[in-house]
Amino acid sequence: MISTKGRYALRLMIDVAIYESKGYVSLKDSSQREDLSIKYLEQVASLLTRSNLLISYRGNNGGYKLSRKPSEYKIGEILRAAEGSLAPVACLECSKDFCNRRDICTTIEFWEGFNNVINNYVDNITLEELVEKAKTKLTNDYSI
Amino acid sequence: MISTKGRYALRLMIDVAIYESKGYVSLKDSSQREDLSIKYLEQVASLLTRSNLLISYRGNNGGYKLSRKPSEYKIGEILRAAEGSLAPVACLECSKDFCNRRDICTTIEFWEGFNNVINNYVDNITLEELVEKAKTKLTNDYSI
DNA sequence: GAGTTATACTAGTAATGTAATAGGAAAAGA
DNA sequence: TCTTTTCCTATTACATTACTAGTATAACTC
Repeated sequence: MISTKGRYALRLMIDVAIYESKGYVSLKDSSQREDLSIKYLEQVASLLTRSNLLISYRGNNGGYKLSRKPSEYKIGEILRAAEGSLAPVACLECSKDFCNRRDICTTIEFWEGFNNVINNYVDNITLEELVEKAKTKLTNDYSI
Repeated sequence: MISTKGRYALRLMIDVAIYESKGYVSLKDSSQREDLSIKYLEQVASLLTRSNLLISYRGNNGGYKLSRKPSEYKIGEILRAAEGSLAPVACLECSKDFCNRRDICTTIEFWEGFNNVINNYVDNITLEELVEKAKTKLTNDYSI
């Protein structure tokens, strides 16, 4: 299950993509628009900055902007940066083969297939697609 | 992420499917074969029994057997019985539309698509398929 | 009917993770 | 210098996870 970190990260990335044309997007503005705690969003933004998905700028008129074009982000990258791993079961996480039943495990292929389906979905949708959909919603709701 | 409950439930169902021809499969036997705590497995088995995926029988020579043929179980049924829900985000769980941002949410379609992909995968594999694969492994490893 | 074997049910618990809140340091512009 | 912002670390309340433990109940065996 995806936690608030992954969900907020995605919403933040979309928000930054929409508003960065006017300069760096501050968390003060972004958190108000998205109705999220600014202090918690700071921690999420920090994860995205460390993974080089966002570029930060301190001080007055500072904030965040995207490091690439929206079309160059897979949603999977964003979620993995925020969540750490999207593996559906612990035994598939990068932290090596710690399960000594792997050779005789009757379900490992099933979980590997599950993992593939998940990563395939999130890596075949780009941030651009979600941004376009979000812009449409903004237009419909607020006549911007 | 799928917890031990879902993973153990799946392993238990496969184990029961393989050994039920000799009569009810006890958790004592099953937990030894699968190297799981019997007391914990009791709780998992209880979830499966309450969802009518297993039939239990008490007393001497008691245990569990399947309520249907292996080909008639979707893996999704088993996992949902053990886990409660496979929804990737809280806002998609059956517990109604408690999110008041749903109308303006920029990501809900993405999560709905995610949910569909997940359920589609687990509901298009049957227990029979995993049992057949498991039997092959048993043959290879132990020459039964 | 006593003993054994099994499930059924409830409670408790240590460890971990989640979703924040809080406070201050550091950078940058006004 | 003051304000605005990110950056970093600590703390906390709460829920969940993965068990363990104990007892009740059912069913069979002797």
